[in-house]
Amino acid sequence: MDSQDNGSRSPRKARGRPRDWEDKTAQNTIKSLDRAMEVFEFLSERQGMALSTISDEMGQSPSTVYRVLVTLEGRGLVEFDAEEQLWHIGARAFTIGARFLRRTSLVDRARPVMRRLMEATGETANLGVEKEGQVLFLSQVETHANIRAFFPPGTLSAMHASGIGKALLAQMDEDRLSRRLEGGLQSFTPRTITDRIALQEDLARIRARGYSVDDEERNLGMRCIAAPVFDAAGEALAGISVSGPTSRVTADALDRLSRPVIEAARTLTEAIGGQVTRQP
Amino acid sequence: MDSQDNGSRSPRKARGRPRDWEDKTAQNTIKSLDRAMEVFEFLSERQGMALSTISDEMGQSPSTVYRVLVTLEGRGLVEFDAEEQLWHIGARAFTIGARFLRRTSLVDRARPVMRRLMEATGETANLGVEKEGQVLFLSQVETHANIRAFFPPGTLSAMHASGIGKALLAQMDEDRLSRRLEGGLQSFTPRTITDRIALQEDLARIRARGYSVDDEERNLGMRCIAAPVFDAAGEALAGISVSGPTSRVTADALDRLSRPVIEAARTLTEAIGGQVTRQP
DNA sequence: TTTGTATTTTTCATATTGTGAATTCGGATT
DNA sequence: AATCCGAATTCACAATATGAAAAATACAAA
Repeated sequence: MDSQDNGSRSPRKARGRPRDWEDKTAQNTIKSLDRAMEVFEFLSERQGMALSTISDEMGQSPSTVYRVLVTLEGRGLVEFDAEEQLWHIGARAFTIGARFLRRTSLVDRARPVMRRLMEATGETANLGVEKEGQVLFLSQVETHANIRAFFPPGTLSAMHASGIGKALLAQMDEDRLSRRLEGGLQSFTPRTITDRIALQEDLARIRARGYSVDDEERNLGMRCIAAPVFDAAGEALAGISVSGPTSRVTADALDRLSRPVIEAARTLTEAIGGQVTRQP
Repeated sequence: MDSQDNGSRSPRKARGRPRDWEDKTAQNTIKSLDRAMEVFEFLSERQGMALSTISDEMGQSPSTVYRVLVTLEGRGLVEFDAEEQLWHIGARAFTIGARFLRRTSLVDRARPVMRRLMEATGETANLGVEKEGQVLFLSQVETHANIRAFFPPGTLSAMHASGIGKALLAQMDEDRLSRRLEGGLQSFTPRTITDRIALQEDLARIRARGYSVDDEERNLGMRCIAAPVFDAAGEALAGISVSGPTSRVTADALDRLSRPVIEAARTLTEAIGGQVTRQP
């Protein structure tokens, strides 16, 4: 009877000291637990390790590492392959970790990242995914500037003439790419890339430098810089971008603007539990 | 010289004391770590809990729970929603847990097969294995349809009430089957098979036609068609399935849908170097 | 077979460090 | 303003995590 009020009293806003101070006195962490989690993380990075390998490379005593592993094994977070005498991440770790997704909506996670991106660059930040061969804009954070690129959420746009679209195309293998492009490349402005070869050269450049540029290819007077966001399987599932008038998004500004975009994409990738596996 | 020999010396069979005694002296676990992991698991079960809720329901002191959470937060295993002052499972827990899948290349190999299966049938494709007497869903490729069966990866489900589960059960010999079923057959819907004899008849039918059908046995309104995937030793180690609403997955559609499922299972079996040896 | 070597478990003495009661703190409620 | 509530912190104490070393085991070599 000390429990059934789970949420019924609806503590929408919590009382108590707010923990926004970030880290100030991060001295109230549990050291042994932290070290144990270090082992856990380390094991996840290179699975199938022997006890001695782990303890050697982590500089910890075998005894300690052993006890950590046995303890985690007891909860299924770690598994021991009795045949090969090697340690692995356990199935329960997968089950527990997967519950993270129940709460994670890409759009929610992206909002703070996009706000920071907008503040860092001063330009409107956008988030988009692929939807039936087109780019669907999901969300945006508008710049404070008076002249601004406006791209209402819900808009659909051709992939080959969009920063986010090209960032996503650049991550596709030859097979999927071909299917996306078999409808031909519609022209929107004089600068739209309509030639398949030219597009593939651009995609190669995008892969090499890590970001794409829409240089008035969809709307005259508007440039856009985008980078891909990856899911857990290492597939590009979204793109994040900044867009603005050519007057501010100049060739000189590319370097200054692209860095925060790439950084934002990386941050968002981490925030949704994604990782970059392939580098095509 | 303490690192680069990772596996090169090929200790196929390890030395040292073999740990097959199972648990005998399970007293060399770390108590505080075990308690901390208990908090971690508990949080994953009901996300979005306040500190006091956790400590109350677990019967632990708030201080301890707090420190555990802060420590795990430091590694991203747990997240704190500053707005609502609630604790959640973190992105890194997901990332680490997802690495469980890397242990075999099964998931990687399965992805293209599943994508093709989804496109051929129009329904969500799933991959699952047996884990401790239950079906663990590893991966899925979602359909584009608006009404879709949603079965998040990481979910555990009873074998006798799952398409993949029954496909795996159908490949077991009498001995293993008995052990799996000695816990009884829990009922989930009016259509769940709860009678041992009826189940064995269904398993015989599954073996005969090569695929299993979950006909609203776990969730009303949802049907599922599955087939087994075999490893090199000819043992069924996974199942591949499509699942969808009863409105689309009708009795008439069974033939049209089962063919691609069987084909996908065969393709995946080949892709992982497996083969079908026994036909029990 | 016997001996040697590598690796994993266990033991044990030690002090590091995790623990909960009590306190402080800051917002929410009145 | 005053009061209440739950989150964050402190502190004194002993529970318990720790690593060195020894034991146990399997494989390799002699």
